[in-house]
Amino acid sequence: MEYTVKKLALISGVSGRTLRYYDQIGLLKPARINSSGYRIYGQKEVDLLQQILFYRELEVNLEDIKKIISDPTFDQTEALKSHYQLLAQKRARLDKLMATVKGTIASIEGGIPMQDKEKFAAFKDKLIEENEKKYGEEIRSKYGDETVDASNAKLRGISEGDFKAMNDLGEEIMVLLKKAYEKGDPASVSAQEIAAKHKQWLMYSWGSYSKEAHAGLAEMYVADERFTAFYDKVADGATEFLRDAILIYLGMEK
Amino acid sequence: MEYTVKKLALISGVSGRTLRYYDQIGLLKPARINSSGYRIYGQKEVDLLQQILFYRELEVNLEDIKKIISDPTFDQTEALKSHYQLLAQKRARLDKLMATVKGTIASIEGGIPMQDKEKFAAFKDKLIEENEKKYGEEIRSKYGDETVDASNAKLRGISEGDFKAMNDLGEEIMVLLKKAYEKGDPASVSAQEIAAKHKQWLMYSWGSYSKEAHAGLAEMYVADERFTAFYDKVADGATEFLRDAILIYLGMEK
DNA sequence: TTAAACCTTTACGCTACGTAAAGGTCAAGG
DNA sequence: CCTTGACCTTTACGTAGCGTAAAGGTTTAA
Repeated sequence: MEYTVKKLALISGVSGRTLRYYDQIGLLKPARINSSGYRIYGQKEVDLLQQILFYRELEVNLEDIKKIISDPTFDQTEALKSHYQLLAQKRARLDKLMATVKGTIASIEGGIPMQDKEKFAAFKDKLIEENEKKYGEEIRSKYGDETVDASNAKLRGISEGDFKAMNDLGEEIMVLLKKAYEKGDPASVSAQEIAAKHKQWLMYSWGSYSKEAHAGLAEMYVADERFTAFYDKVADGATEFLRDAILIYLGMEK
Repeated sequence: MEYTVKKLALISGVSGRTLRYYDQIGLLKPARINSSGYRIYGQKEVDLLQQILFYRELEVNLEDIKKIISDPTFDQTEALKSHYQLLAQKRARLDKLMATVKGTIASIEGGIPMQDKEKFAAFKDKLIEENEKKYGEEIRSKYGDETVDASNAKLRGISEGDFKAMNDLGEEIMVLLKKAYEKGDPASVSAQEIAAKHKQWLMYSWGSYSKEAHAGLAEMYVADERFTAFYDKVADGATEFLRDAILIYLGMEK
């Protein structure tokens, strides 16, 4: 059986445009072109298309599908496994999104307008959740459960005004850090101001404060690439600069 | 506090391009433009951006976010609820994809090359699963469990050769249906040929065949929009045409 | 004063097609 | 034989949400 574009489209369920596109990008070439320039597909192409659609269903992008079906030495298992990981991540993310949406709906239906308490609470939950997700495990193992739980508990109990103030302070620190970093001296007045503000900022979420803990956190900032990535958004090396400023501020320079 | 593009980008984590884009589409306009044409944002804009990013996290598209935040009378709850449905669907789909991927990996690691048995089995499972999902519930309630289970069992036990033959036959029916439909007469030879082939096709998956069941199925094709959508791919009205042809074939025209 | 680091607008690129537009081909009916 | 209509072709613009130059003006600190 031979198929023109329309016929193949009919039995496969994809559009004619899709078939021409797949031809164009070299994903599925017709068996031959007839004298009038028509694309003619054979049984082999029908089978190939089925394979392609199988992977497409799995949300593999066309470029990868091309590799998978064209290169038989390509490690399909590995590709599928990493693809599975991707799907799992997507699902985990969806789960969280759904929870947040549900919470938001509930808060609205509770008669409390977005803007206010519940939205704020949703944000807090999200914040805690993200903190927990990003840093929880490692911090727990390195610094003990109490620290983390205490931080979360404090965060949960925080007032809306404080929350906003804390956020603003966090923003301010980022901006100031940029300016101070450009001067290059962690002992400078501006850098020491940042360290002070950073302590203030920490106080919002920390149950108890100690110089040692502050210094330890500063060291962790540098050691943990996720913190580094965050503060280095300001500039490369800003994380180390912040650590140095804090250590000097605490009188704990090495 | 006032922010230029770069500063707002820094504290919010989005790119400068994103902010300019949001300005461009009217999602987030700066508080003012200074004498040099620079965008200047204030605290209000920072708050708005936070809201925007909140919804963006939920995978709401920017157009909808615009509606949500710009029109306070807009029914946010409804929007969020339908959005929740969307997310739920996505997740259900992901679950199935993951199962299929896992199965495919297992089949490959079992040493059986794709192309062959296991891929074929995966396809069959998928087919059964899809049938079950699409029509299972309704068919079960309307026509009883045995019919469905028998169909699935038969499908599971089908041989590879038969499976291919069945698929080919299904394709052929679609193509023939198109041609016959264009002639417009369900009593025509070509239409009756289709009815015969349709019976043949059914026999592949049905445990037992009866005219009544065949006629009932034909009626269901028309009654159920999912079947209608499938056969109407050929042409509008093709489903009814198919039913009429089958009824005539069975000698059961009303 | 000069370089670096910002800022601006314009515009093309990305995915996987949908959707015309402009024109050639083919089978069926009159 | 001719027409009609359904098919076929290529070209090309549009979609969402930006990334990424390019080309040029502004501000800031040394």
